[in-house]
Amino acid sequence: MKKYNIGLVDDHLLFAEGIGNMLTGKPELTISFITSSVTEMFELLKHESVDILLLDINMPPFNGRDLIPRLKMLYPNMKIMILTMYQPMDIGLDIKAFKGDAYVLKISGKQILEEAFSHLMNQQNYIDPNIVIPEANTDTSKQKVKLTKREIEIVRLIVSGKTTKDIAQELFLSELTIKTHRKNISEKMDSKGLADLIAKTKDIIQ
Amino acid sequence: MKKYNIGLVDDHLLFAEGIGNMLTGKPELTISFITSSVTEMFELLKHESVDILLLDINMPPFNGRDLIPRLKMLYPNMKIMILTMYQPMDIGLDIKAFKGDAYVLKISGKQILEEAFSHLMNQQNYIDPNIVIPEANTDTSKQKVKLTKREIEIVRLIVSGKTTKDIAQELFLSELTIKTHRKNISEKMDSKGLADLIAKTKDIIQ
DNA sequence: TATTAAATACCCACAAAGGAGTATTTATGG
DNA sequence: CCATAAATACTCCTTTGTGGGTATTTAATA
Repeated sequence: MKKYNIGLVDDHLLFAEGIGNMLTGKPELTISFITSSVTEMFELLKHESVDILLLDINMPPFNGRDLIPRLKMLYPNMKIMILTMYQPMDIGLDIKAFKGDAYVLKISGKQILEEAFSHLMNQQNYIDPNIVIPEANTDTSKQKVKLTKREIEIVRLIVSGKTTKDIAQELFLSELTIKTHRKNISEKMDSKGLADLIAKTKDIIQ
Repeated sequence: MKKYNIGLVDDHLLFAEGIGNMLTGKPELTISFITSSVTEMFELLKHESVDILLLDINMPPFNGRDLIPRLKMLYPNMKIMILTMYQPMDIGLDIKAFKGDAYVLKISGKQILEEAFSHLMNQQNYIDPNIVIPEANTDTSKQKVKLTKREIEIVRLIVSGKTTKDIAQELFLSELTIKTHRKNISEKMDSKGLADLIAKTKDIIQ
C-alpha cells in the first residue's frame, strides 16, 4: 500500500492539530509536519517530502491565491488541498479556474475531507459539494472583478481609513491619480458609495 | 475518576470534529455531542448533560456575547470554554469582565487546550496566555466609547453600505436626523472620515 | 418630579467622494 | 515590435459627508 506524506498548514494551530489527530488514524497517511506559519512551511518543504499539502489560504498577511501557483512551481507533483473557511467566490477565487487539486470548506464534515483524500490518492481533483459555484449568467460572476495590484493597494488604504489626500501623500502621487483609481475601482465593484465599496471589497482584499 | 461530558459547538464542523477526535483520546472526557448549529446546541442541551461546553462565539448571525449569559442562566453549573479565532478585544469583549470560564484562541496549540481543561476540571477559570489584554491606560480603553442603541443601529447600516438617504428612508426618519446621528457617532469615535469610521467601528458592532 | 440622556429635526459652510470625460507614459505579453 | 493593459494626471460638475451650531420631544431614572 502506498503511503502518503501529509503537510498541514493553518494559522489556527488548533485546527491543524485537530485535523492532524484525525488523520493519524488512517494507515495510508503519515503526517510530515504541522505548522501555523507560511514561512515555516516553505522551510519544511525543503526537507520533507510531502505528497498532499493541506493549506488554509486565508492566513494574513499572505495572499493565498498567489501561494498556490508558487507552490505548484516549486513542487509540481505535490497535491494541494485548500482547506479554508471561505467560499472561493467570497475571496475572489474563481473555482472553475482553480489551480489547486482539492478545495474543502471548514464548515464541511470529515466525510468530505475523506472524500477529498480518496480523490487525490486516485489522481482526481475534488471540489467540496458545499461550495457555491456562481452561475455564468449571475451578476456577481459576469462582472469579472479583477482589480490591479495598484488598485488593491489603494483599496487596502481606503479600507484602513485613509482619505484620497492621505493616500496620495503616502504613495507620492497626485490626488487626481488616486481619484482616477478610486473611480475605476468603484466602477469595477459597482459600488454606490464609499461605505458600499468597503463592504464589497472587504472580502477580496484579505 | 470523575468523567466530564463535553459539548462541542463550532460552525466550522471540521474544526469541531478535529477537536472532538483529539479529545476522545482522553479517558476523563466523553463527547456528548458535536454540532455546527447554535439552534441544535440548545436542543441537544435539553437532553444531554454537559459539564464543559466548547463554544465558538463567532457564529453568524448569532452574537456570541449574548450567548454566554443566556447559557449561564439556563445551565449555571456548566463550564463554558470559548474557543474562537478572535482576540476578545477585537470583538468588543472585555476579557476582564468575561462571564465564561475559559477562553482559548484557535491559534494556540493543544497544550493550551489541555491546560484549559485541567483548570476547568479543578474549578478554576482559564485565560489563554496568547490573549492580548488591553492596558487600562491605553487610548483604546480610556475613550470609553458608548454608542446608543440607535447609533449602533445606524452604524450597522452605514457599514453595510447605506448612505444617509438610504438610512433615512429605511428608518422613516428625516435625513437631517441621520446626519445628526452620524455627526454624534463620528465625534464619539473620533473618526476622520467615513472609511476611518468604518475601520474604527467594525470591531465593536458585529 | 426634576434632571438627564436619547432621539428627533433643522441651519450654515466646507471637505470629500463620485461620475463623466480626455490624455500621456510605462510596462507587459503575444 | 506592436497592441494592450496599467498607471499616471488633468477638467468640470454633482452628490455625499463633515463639523459648527440650535432646539423640541420623548423616555429613563434618580
